[in-house]
Amino acid sequence: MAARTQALSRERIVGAAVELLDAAGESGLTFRALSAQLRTGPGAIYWHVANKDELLIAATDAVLAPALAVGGADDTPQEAIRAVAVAVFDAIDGHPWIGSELSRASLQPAMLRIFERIGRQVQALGVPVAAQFAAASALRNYILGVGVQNAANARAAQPGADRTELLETAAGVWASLDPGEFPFTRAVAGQLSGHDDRVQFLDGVDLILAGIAGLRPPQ
Amino acid sequence: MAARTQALSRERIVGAAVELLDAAGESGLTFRALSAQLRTGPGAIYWHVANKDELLIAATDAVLAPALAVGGADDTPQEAIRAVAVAVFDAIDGHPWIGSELSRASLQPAMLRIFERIGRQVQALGVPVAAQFAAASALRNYILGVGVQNAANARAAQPGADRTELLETAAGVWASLDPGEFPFTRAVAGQLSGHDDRVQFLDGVDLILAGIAGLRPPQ
DNA sequence: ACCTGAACACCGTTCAAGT
DNA sequence: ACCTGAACACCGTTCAAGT
Repeated sequence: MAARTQALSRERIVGAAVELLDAAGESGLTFRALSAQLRTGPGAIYWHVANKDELLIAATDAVLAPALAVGGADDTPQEAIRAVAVAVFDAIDGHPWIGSELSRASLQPAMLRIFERIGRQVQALGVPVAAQFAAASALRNYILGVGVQNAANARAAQPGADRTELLETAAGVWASLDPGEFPFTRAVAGQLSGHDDRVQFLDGVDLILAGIAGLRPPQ
Repeated sequence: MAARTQALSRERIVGAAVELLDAAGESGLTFRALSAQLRTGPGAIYWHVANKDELLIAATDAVLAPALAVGGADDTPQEAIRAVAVAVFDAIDGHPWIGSELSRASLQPAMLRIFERIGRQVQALGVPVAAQFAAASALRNYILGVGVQNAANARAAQPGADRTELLETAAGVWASLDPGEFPFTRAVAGQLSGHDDRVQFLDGVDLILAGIAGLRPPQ
C-alpha cells in the first residue's frame, strides 16, 4: 500500500511535538513547524488540542509515563525509589525540555505519577502516616530540582554536548569565580569535572532516604 | 525640585522589570511595556541590557541577593542553612516568577550565591571534603525543587490567591483522582489542605540535614 | 465532524537616524 | 555615548469558509 496522509489525531500531534522538541529544543516547537510536519494548517491542531500549554503537558506525559514503568515486583522500597529517580533523571537527560516543562504546572499528570510512585514506597518503608507526605514531597522536590538543573545545563550548552562537556564548562566558570566571595564553590570546582553526576544524583537520593530512615519508629 | 525624566540606567531598567514582573507575572514583562513605563522606546533598553534573558537573570539576582543577606554570626550551621532556605522560599512566595527563572540558567549569580552559602555551612558541619559537594548539591536541589513547584502553583491559580487557597485547590484535584491509580496521593490529600507548607518545607530541609549528619565521621 | 489558511494581535530584536 | 521608533521576522490563536 502506498504511503498516504494519515488522519490527524491527538496522538499523532503529540508524537510529532515530541519529535520537534527532541530535535530542536523548546523553541523548535511552534504551531507552524508542527503543522508543516503534519502537512496541515496551524488551525487544524486546535481541533485536537486546546493550546500550547496542553500540548506541552501531553508531550511530557507521553515521554515520562512509559519511562516510569520500571522496577521489578521484588525490589525493596529503597530500590524502587532509586529506580523511579533514575527513570526521571534519564528521561530528562534524553529529552532536556522535560526538565523545564515539569516546572510549569504542578498538577500535571507526569508530576502526579512521580509523586504516587514515590509515596507508595515511602509507605512501604514504614514511615509513620503523619510523616509520609513530607517524606514523599522531599524526594519528589529533590528529583524535580535536579532535573530542572540538568535541563538548564543542557539548554545553556550547544545542542550536541553531553553531560561530561557540560560539567567541564561549569567547572571552568566555578574556578574563575572571585575567591573572596565564592571560596566554597571554587574549592569544589575540581570535584565537579571529575565526577559522575548520575552517581551523585543517587547519592543525594540516598541522603534523603537516610534521613527518612530516622523517621521510622523503633521496632 | 520638579519630577524630571531620569536618565536610563541598567539599575532603573532592572528595577522597572521587577515591578512589572511582580504586578503582572512573567507574561507582563515585555520590552514594549517596559519601555512605556520608562518613557522611552524599546530599542533604548538594548543599550544597557543585551537581551531578555540577561534582564530576567539580573531581575532575579536583584531580588535574591538582598534576601540572602540573612542570618546572624552566632547561628549554628543548621540554623544558617535553614535561614538560607527560608529566605529563598519567602522570596519566591513574594515574587513567584523567580521560581521559574531560577530554573532557566544554572550558572546565574543567584544560583551560585545560594550554593555558596549552603556549601560553607556544610563545611562547618564537619562533612568530609569528598562528600561536601554532594551534600550541598542535595540541599540546593531540594530548595530549587520546592521553589519551582510553588511558583508553578502560584501561576496555575488566580493572581490574588495566597498559599492556603492554592493548597485547597490542589487538595481538591488530588482527592478526585482515580483511587485505583493514585491511592497514595488520594490518601494524603487531606494532609495537604490542613498543613503549613512553609513548615513542611523546613521539615524536608531537616530530613536532608539528618541524612548529612550521618556523613560525619565519628569524633 | 474535521480541516484549511489567511488574518489578528501580539512578541523580541535590529538599525538607520537623530542628539 | 546614548536615545528614538519604525520595521523585520517571527509567535499563538481565531475564524470564516470549505469538505
